[in-house]
Amino acid sequence: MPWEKSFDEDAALEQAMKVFWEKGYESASVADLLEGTGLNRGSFYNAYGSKQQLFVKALRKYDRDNRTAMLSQLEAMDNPKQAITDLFDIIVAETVDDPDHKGCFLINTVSEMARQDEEVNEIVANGIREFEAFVRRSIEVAQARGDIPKHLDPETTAKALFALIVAIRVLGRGVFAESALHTIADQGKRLIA
Amino acid sequence: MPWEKSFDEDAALEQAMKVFWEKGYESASVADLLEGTGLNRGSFYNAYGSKQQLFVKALRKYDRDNRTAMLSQLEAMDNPKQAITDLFDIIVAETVDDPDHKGCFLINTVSEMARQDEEVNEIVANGIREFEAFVRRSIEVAQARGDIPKHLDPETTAKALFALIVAIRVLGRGVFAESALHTIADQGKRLIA
DNA sequence: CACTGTTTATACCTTTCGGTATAGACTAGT
DNA sequence: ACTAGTCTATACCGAAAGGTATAAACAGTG
Repeated sequence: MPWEKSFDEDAALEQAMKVFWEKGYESASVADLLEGTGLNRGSFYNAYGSKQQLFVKALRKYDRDNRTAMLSQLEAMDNPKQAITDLFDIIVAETVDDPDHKGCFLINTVSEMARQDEEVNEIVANGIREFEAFVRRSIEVAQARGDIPKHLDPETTAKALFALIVAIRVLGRGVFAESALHTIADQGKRLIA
Repeated sequence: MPWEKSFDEDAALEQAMKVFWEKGYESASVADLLEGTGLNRGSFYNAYGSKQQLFVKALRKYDRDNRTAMLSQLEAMDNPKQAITDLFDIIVAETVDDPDHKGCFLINTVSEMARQDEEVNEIVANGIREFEAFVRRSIEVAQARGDIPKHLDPETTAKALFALIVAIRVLGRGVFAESALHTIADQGKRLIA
């Protein structure tokens, strides 16, 4: 074998992810992706096959690098109640700190195309399922430690908290001001106070 | 003047609205709109000017026929707490009864394009503002009548309830099952119990 | 009947879309 | 030096995008 791939495929994927994240699948043209990644047409199609396949890879990378990474970090805290309140703070901070107001790639994808493509649908549904499961698990452990009132049902409370997070990410895309997002987050924290 | 416009412009707009609502702005092609409205190309461009202008009209119609109509109906009930719980029931029912899972046109638009077009942005922002204001007003009146605990802050509580509604509409687009949506709605009702 | 303005149908325009093909420059291992 | 495989650049493809133009068929008013 003469020589290995020489461009940084993961860095290019990172850039492609940002393009899809910001513009969505339909609005992101191949030209946008070429510009974003810096690849030329030949290398692009050789490396990723098609726009659709690249989107799936980008979505998987987002799920891995953002959602999974964040949750496992919070899980490692060994203070589940604090983890949940921190989670709200992180979500709000990420939302307001992003000048492009990209929101959450997974949740954006729900609105745009989740129903149509089976593979995409599965990635999104799995991410959401695991996110909610993390919240529920945290509630249960915190209750066992006496940090969260025992009369709360972990399942339904987790769904409510997750719903608030979804709303923060959606409304943070330009409609709500920062203070409103903090208000919603505070209400979430109050639910488990 | 020889003869008036003979096709039903409002019925055509209704159909166009459904196309945009289901597919979003980008994915709805002019061909889709022609098929949906039954108009031919000439009449279409003569009546609406462009795809963009038609989208704005369709969004305005949605806001008028759905959001405004629903809220004024609830406002006429003269039982503000009941109006809020009914609101949750209506939202969930609309979400699960729609076989196409179109969600809410206004909220879908937030994710897809709200930031880009100023006119669209204003329609969406105004709709959301008035929606939230309705909830807040209902809470205040219900508190005055003794139906909702006085210790709740109307402003922040309204934001939390609205956030839950947003989440129901977003997650109802194919990710969450009906029971999960009911769970979120119940949590909303519990907040003002 | 003539005139005005709408309806239809259809042909056409430019631009952009996603994707393919080709040809030469380059970098390795043999 | 040879060769296999990847890089770049660019030309090209058919299809579909949004939008315009044109012509005949129509329905009313004068």
